Amino acid sequence: MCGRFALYSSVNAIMAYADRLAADDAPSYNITPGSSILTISRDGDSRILKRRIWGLVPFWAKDKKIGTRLINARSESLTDKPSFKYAFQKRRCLVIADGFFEWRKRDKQPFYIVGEGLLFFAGLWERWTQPDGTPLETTAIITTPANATMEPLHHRMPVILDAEQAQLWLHPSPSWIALHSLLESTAMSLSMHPVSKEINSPANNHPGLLEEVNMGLF
DNA sequence: CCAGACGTTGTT
DNA sequence: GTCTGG
DNA sequence: CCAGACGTTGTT
DNA sequence: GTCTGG
Repeated sequence: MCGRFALYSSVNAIMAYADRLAADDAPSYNITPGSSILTISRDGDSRILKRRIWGLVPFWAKDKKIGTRLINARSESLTDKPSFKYAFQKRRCLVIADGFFEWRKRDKQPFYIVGEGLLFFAGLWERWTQPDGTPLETTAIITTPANATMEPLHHRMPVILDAEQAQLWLHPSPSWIALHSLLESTAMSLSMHPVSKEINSPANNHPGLLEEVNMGLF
């Protein structure tokens, strides 16, 4: 699964990947569900970079509370689920991260996981009209079975796309077979190290959260 | 037909 | 145990 | 994802 | 909006 990540690259660096910006660039080392995350989606012929809330609220929802539970979407069932099927067809996006956190199942030890540069998670977005009429844009991150690197920690992980896959993911009329093949697994090369349990509390947020720690006995 | 749910994680 | 908040 | 609350009456 | 359950 993916329930926490980090983004601290400058907006200048991120702009190398997008055509325009509609966001502030406050760094965060502990991004939690419910907060604002940086996404790229297609807008006509161009791509836009914008902040959206993490936790998908489908356009048909009567209450935005449903979003607190829709932070991830299983790749295997995207096309069947009323909460995700419309967004999968028309509102795919990338979620930008410098790395993400995973808690090892057996002992709750947190790890920080990185690639060789920015990470692009496959995501979905929605626009929901709030009671006062203002739009709320929200996001879910797609998960897939863990690859060999991640399996020791957990049996699920986010779908992470390389540049070529990301273009396909954002294409307005993609080959659906090709899209589905992107979601089956994550081939991206990743490395990881244990971090302090200080990451557990959403109140903590500083660069030290990413630093490797010794794990006591091992 | 209408009412009510619409999800993932993990755990048992 | 389950929900909400971060 | 984890942490922290989980309630009413009434008072300031 | 659409599907499932009653």
